[in-house]
Amino acid sequence: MEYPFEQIEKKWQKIWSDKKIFNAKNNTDKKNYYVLSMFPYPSGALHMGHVSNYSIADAITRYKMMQGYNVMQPMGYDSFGMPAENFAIQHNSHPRITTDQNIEIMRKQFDMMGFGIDWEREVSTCHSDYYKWGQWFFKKMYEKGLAYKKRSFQNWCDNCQTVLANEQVEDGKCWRCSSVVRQKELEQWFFKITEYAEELLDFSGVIDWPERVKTMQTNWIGKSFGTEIWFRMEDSEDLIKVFTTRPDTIFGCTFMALPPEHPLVTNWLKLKEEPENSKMHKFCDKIMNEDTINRTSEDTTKEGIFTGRFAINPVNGEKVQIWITNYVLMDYGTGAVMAVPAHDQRDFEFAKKYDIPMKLVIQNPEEKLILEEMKEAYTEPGILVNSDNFDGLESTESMTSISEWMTENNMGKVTITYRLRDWGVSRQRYWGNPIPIIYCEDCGTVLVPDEDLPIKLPENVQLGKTTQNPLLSADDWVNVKCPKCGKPARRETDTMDTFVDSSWYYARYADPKNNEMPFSKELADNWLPVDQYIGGIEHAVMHLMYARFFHKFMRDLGMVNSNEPFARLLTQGMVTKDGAKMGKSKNNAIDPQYIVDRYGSDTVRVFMLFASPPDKDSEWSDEGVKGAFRFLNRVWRLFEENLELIKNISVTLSDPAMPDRIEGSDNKLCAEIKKLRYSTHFTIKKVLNDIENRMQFNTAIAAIMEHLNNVYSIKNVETLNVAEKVIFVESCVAIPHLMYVFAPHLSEELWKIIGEENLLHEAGLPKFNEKYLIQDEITYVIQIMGKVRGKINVSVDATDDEIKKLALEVENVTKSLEGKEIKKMIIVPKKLVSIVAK
RNA sequence: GCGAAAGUGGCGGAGUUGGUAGACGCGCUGGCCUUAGAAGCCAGUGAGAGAAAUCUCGUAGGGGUUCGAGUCCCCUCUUUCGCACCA
Repeated sequence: MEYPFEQIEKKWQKIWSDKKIFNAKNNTDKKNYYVLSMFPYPSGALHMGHVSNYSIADAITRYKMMQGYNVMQPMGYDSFGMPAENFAIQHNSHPRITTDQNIEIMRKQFDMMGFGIDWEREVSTCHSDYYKWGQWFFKKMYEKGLAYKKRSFQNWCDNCQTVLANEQVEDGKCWRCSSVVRQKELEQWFFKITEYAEELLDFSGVIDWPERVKTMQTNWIGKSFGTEIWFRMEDSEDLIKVFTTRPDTIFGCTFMALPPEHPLVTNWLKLKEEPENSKMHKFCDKIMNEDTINRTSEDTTKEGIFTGRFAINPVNGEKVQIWITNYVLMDYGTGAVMAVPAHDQRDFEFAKKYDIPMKLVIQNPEEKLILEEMKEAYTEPGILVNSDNFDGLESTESMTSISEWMTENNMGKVTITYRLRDWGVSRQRYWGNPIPIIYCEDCGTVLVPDEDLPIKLPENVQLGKTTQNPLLSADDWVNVKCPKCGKPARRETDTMDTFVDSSWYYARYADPKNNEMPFSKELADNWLPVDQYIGGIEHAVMHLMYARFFHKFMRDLGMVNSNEPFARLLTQGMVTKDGAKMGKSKNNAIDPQYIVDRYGSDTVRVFMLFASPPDKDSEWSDEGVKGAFRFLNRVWRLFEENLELIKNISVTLSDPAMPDRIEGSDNKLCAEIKKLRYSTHFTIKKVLNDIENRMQFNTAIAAIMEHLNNVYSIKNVETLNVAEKVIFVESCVAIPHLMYVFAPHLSEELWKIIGEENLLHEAGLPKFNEKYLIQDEITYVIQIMGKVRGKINVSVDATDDEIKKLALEVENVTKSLEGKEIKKMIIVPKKLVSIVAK
């Protein structure tokens, strides 16, 4: 017989919902705890990745409720974005309709899982009561000088007249029409995240973030100390600024490398002597259309073209050739590189290929370098040569003095550079948040006034007619009066990156229905920072960094007090099947709905949490799900078989006089019951520790399984004396009490049928008694030269000498030591005896 | 290519500070129960040798530190994630 999971789960879901136990209160005596899962993109149905994510979050939610916190676990939908737009086009519908339908389905599935979500705080980013505040934030960014427009290069398909994401470019061709993709320079809106680069490197405001996420973000920001050096053009006053981390090699610079995107290059290409079909034009076009990952790859052949122009090295007045190359990026540093072929491998390869002069300026102190014989660049530290007054200095030490000297003589300055680039937020798409800007011929760029917010997306657009941004053809919407002068003007048609929506949603949950502001400061500070944030590792850098940036921005606006949005972070692993990520593209997805219908939500939760630690990938297994179901059935049967006994005794368990009576009767307890009592208290201790300190649900569940096996090993329950029966019942009751966080429906039901009045989250965490964890004997392992040769049981208070004596008496030990001399004996307390013998 | 992780039986995984490798679960094998099946229950299960006691080998591969290494150090390989317009 299977336990009636369907009936039980529906019943308790209704009770929880009716009693509103998951509706977080804004004002209580209890301490607040905010559990947040990354909100889902409403793709139509929950997948296993969601189930895994929310099972973890729900376990934490219920654990914290048992601990007595006022817990908030909200939910919402990240509902703007390209997939919804494409889906609507394919199905000849509108993204608003399909998105709302999808949300409806997902909401039902959340309920079927029984997650403890506070539905009164639900948000959806595509609803105007939410995106209004995204527009409001854009205006604030603009007012603070943090939103600005600049030209930047984007993947462009001429045929579709649209920008393409990197993932929409397949082998350099458009995914839709297969025409060749080129790089086009477009005016785009940016947020100045670089302004916060330094602060984003500081993680002192977070409590418990995985080291690897911090490292990835730190590397992404990529701070480096170096020197900016100013080269003058030979025949004009134009300056070329270069950034280098190796000012010690400046005297060895023999050429300069520019990317084709460099403004100087752009200017030169516009000159009359460079017709459209010139070599330089062709070269630049070719390089710009390669994708940047390939361009910077070390394997890529270095290519370049000599511009025929020269710059002057400020330190020695030497002429250096100016080249356009494929291996320098406009986005990093100053977008120009001083090339020192003798001491940089990329420059070395390039100089060899194009026969550019080299100059040795750092000599290897170990083995003298001869320029003509070098097979690769010498990049190690050494002694400066050919460097005027700096000759003879150690190269690493010379960096400071060279930089200082250059600063004094107006040749450059010491500077810090970040790899981090400003955040491009412009998207040429319909299904996103409109940027609140109006362009007027007379007044220029004008912000939309607050009273005109939200700018609602026009409904009557033609999706899929053209591949361009559909907003361009929404004439009624685009043509507006200038808010300043009233003359005809045009709206900005770009919408915002959806990462903007997801950068502050966690704060909106604190005050989701506010019509006056994004949220009130009081309520935000009441809940923020999020105590526990849970989501996929794929967001380690972008989403998590944008949200940190936004939070700091909101703090600087005086909207929140905290410095960080997420105090603790758990990055959960993927759900895989046959070693590959589960998903539509691999055609290996398992539908959670089907599994819940067959086995119930508790089974799915227990399986997902048991399959692996939350931060590791977990492999789906149909048989494993059955195993989880079997386990829950075993728990159910234990209570079914012993119901009368448990009911009768569990009532007296809460009688304060009971523990004393039991304790007094220790000598009447048989050995296996004493063991069972140890198991109960040990399991409680282990489960609490695994959840609280290690977030390791798989071992917590394993411990409960082991304990259940121990309970089942008591065969003669009827013949036990009263004291023994009490201990037996205690061992049973501990099971639903501990399992509430993993299998809440089943646990709640068992708790009820044994006669408990309150709900489990009100019962508090189970308690263990250290007294029952004391063991009178300890097993010591005996090792000889690191190999196990025997075991001894020793009383806890045995002295080292007694242990040594006993160890040497073990038969197998004596045998192994024959003909050997004992050099040393090491005793590790409560663990082992190690004998060194030769 | 750059950045970040991971690699333990047939499988998922355990092993918290260097101290009995393989907890727990799945699968498999044998048995009980049953008209039969399902379910359930009991026992066994890293490889090799041995009647057994026990011994040898074993944590991706190679080297090192240590009385003792899955755990620490160096090198190599493989897989996964991210790389700025997927979210």
